[in-house]
Amino acid sequence: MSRTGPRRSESIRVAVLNAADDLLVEQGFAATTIEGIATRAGVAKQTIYRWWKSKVEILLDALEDDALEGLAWAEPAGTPVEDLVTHLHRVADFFQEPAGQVLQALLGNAQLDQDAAVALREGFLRGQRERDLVGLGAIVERHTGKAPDREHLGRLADLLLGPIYYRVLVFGAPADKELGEAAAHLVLRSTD
Amino acid sequence: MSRTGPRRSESIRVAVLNAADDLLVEQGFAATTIEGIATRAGVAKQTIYRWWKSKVEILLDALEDDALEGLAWAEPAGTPVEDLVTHLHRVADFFQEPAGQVLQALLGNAQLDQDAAVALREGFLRGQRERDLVGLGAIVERHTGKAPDREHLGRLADLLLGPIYYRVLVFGAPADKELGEAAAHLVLRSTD
Amino acid sequence: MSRTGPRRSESIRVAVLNAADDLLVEQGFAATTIEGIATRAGVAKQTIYRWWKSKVEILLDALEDDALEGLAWAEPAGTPVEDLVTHLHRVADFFQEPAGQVLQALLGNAQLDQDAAVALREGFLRGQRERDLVGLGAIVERHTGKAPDREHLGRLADLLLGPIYYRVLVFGAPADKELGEAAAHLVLRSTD
Amino acid sequence: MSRTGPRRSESIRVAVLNAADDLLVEQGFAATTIEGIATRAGVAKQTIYRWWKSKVEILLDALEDDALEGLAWAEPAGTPVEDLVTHLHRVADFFQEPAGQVLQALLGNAQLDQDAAVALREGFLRGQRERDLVGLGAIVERHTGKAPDREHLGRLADLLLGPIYYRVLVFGAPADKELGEAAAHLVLRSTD
DNA sequence: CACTAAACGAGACGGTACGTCTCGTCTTGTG
DNA sequence: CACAAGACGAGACGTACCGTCTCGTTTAGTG
Repeated sequence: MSRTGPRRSESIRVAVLNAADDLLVEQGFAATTIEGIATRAGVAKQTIYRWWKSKVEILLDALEDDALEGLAWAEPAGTPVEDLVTHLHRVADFFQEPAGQVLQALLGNAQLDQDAAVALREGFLRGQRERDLVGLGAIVERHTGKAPDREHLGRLADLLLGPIYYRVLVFGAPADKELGEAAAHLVLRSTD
Repeated sequence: MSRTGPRRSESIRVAVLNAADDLLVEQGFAATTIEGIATRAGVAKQTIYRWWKSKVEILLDALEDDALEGLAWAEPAGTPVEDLVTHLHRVADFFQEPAGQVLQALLGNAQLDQDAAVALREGFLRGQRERDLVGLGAIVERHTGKAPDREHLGRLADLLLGPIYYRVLVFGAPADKELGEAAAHLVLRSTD
Repeated sequence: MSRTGPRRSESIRVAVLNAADDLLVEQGFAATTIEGIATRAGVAKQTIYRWWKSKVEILLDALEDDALEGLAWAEPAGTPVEDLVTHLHRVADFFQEPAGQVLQALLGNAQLDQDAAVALREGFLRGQRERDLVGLGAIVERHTGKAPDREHLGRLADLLLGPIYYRVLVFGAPADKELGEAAAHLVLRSTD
Repeated sequence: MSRTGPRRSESIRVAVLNAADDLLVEQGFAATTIEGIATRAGVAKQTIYRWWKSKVEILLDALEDDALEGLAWAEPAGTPVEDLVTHLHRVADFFQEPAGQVLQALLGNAQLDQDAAVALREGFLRGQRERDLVGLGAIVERHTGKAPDREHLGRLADLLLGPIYYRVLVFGAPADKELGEAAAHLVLRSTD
């Protein structure tokens, strides 16, 4: 016997996520207020608070819909080095897209708010880290013939992705192609 | 003939910077309000607005007083690789200190606010980048016997520092010792 | 079909008017700040600004609730002269009451602020003038047997009320009984 | 042996009084701030505070220079009734002049501030009341042949001047000629 | 096909901080 | 030592959002 009455409106959910996304890209994170999202989505504030705890949760929700593919590791399509370079370029490009800006904003906010940091890590980063280790592990295994242990793999991931995030988060500029290539070659050579 | 009247009070400047620093470490960036800083420093709000445009400027001012030495490159004390590893460890440790937390917060805020991003880059990051290139250039030169060109040097800096910042900013955890060592060896080996 | 959502809280309205009244009597007009009223009424500042434009409007609102009866003309109870004297005494006494102090303060403020002057006249004085002319007209008619024209009536009102207001506003002292009596006799005799 | 060093500058005193006067007429009492007066007079704020306790004192100072003659009782020039009417017209006109506006503002402010009220009464009104009683006393004596006692005289003054002040302070409009004439005739007739 | 009961819009409300304004005091160097 | 210049502590201003709350109204189901 299920309960009576209306169910959560999917159209509202979508309208809110889109409004949040749009506001973030157009006005920035600080100007993306719950009130603004509500107005833009044509929705009452209370309706938002009923389903999300904070704007961070909204943006996380929006991120999940978009970021998974933007940061996904592709199927092998060339040599391991080529595939790795391709992936790093893809990551660098991702931050130019709306979803990448959302992630960038959430990462920024995570530096300022412990709760938001936890939510981001639990809600996105941990899963992404897992996917990165799997994707990178496959490439390394194709390159060297055996899978490195998890700790080693994590370090490799840091060495590869760190410089790209560094350029974006610290200098606000996308990583250039050469940086990805240099990182890929250095790191794969180190596994020989 | 200089102008008459009272001059800017240095003791107020120091009190404000300390209050801001303390509040940031104790309560976090969001809870570090101008009003709170003023109360804590025993100063009128207007006095703060007279000299600083925003709390970001205050924290930048505080950073300048503290971060320069925390991220400075030391004089040669061992082999180039040893010195590089030492420096990377130092950078990793820096983010555990108050000044490092200030930098972390400002980097986070810079993702959310274009103006703050510009202020941070002009006020701190550009100078720090310069110091990093000089310091790293010296080490590379000692290692290889000749100085790499500026573009190459920049890439090396990204590859070395990126992973450390990545761990701090993305995972909120300090880089472990091995990461710095791996980065140092990889990068210096690449210059052979 | 009326609009949805919560309605204006009457209890808040009353709390604000009382707080304003109390503060004015206890601390004076200048010390009666919106902030103080809000605190005293246990209400958010924004709530006050939602419903009133300024403290003058609040006091006008408070005045409306109280001053109407304090300055009302009573039903005939004796000879016209007796009734007129009674009314003038009543007006003189009115300025000793809280509502009278509110009116006094608003009159004072009206000298200093054109907008406040207009608000006071539109919001209270015009109506009171009308009531005064009607009340006085009835007494004169009882006394002489015919109603004077409006212009004449206005002059009589000025001659009767002027001295009382003069004593209050210029000398800060209530008019004594004799002044009212003298005014009443002089003016009524002039209509013979 | 008088003390050494510069004395109070008379030119500053005049500049301040003029600036205050001008500001009051142009901008109103509220906008007439000490800071504004200082700027306009080309004088330092501290210099004003050295010699006056508040803007009320400044305006009182300014009033003394101007109001004495504006409200003075003239020498006999016609019948007592004519002279009284002339004086009442003069009082009504006075409030259209700058000095009259200063007095009006000070009267307004006196309703809002006890200290200011005391200062105004001590600094101006008491003396003016005295002059009014003397002037009116002379007229009454000319009219009836004997001087009324002080209490009676005071009541007559209230009956004569009250209506004029009432129109100005309550309705913000000058008393018309008829009002003065009516008051003069009524009051003088009452002394027969 | 009423009858529920939750979802929803609208928006009032107590708070907190914002950045601005002006006050009256205090400090510093000049004439 | 009077003065200009102006820094300073204090505190109210009016605004923006926050997150909570109370209202009708609308929208499914369930009986």
